Amino acid sequence: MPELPEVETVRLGLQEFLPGQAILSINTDWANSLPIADELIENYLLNAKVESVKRRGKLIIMPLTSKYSLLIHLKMTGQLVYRPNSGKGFGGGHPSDSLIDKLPNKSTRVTIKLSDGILFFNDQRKFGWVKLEKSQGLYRNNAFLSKLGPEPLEDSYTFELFNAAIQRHPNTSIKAAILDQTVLAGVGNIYADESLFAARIHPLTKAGLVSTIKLKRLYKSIREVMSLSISLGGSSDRNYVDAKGNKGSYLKFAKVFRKEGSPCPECGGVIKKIRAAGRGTHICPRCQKLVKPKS
DNA sequence: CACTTGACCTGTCCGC
DNA sequence: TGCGGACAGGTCAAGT
Repeated sequence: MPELPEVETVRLGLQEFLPGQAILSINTDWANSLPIADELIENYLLNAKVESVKRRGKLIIMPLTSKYSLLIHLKMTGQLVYRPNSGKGFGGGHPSDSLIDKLPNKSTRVTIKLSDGILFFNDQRKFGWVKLEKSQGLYRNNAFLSKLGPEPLEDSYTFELFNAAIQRHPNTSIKAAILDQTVLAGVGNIYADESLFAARIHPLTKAGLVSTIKLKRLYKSIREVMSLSISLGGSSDRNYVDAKGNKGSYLKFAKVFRKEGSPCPECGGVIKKIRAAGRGTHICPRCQKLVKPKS
């Protein structure tokens, strides 16, 4: 499930290779993965060049020379893998059993031919998509982008911003609050569980009942956990790979996610799996006590 | 209006 | 071994 660190890792990989390349063709075998009218593809996608590869929350954004931007959301099982034409990029090669030598595969939904290589959008569960929108006013006009909360890893992201957004949702669980992309951008299930554990907060605690001290810890742990994951190439749970087809290693360092039944690394208690915000949720019941409202 | 649940999909795993 | 059902969880739409 690509979250901010996984999408950022993909972005960093693509940024190395795509800028300056022209889009020669685009094809799909699953129309929902590529909801772009033929006319727009013809006029604003084909022969346009990629200017850069950006990210906002979990969304990849590629401004093109046509004044339109490609938007790509990986959702749950999306992969965005680049294979250079022979002799270009990756110099030094990659393992011979690499994913990129076996593309397209049965999960390939969209194939984009570029001047120097091919970009494959694979998506087992077909939740993700590739869209094309006008670059002008994109962040204001796009329904998702216009509501998206701040980028948590930017220097300008302060505790005051985090706290004010959390306090707007006092009656929802703290886990639902940090998963809410309008509160802050980029947190998904893995980093929600890991950062709540690091801050010693029970995920079902109502957001309005989390003390300021614990909220400060949470603000810090969200940033630390996601920064660490980016440095490790993200989390490869089932599907995730980066732009070169490589897996990330963050989950080796995860303390509670998918660790039910194992001892808590802090107190030795048994990690449990519960349900919170409609998702599988991993906690140490000893380290993360539920705060109940005063009756 | 605030919040929760279901739909979108496919592959894997578990129990019978 | 086969089969049905639960489960995985990002986002939007529908429901409470």
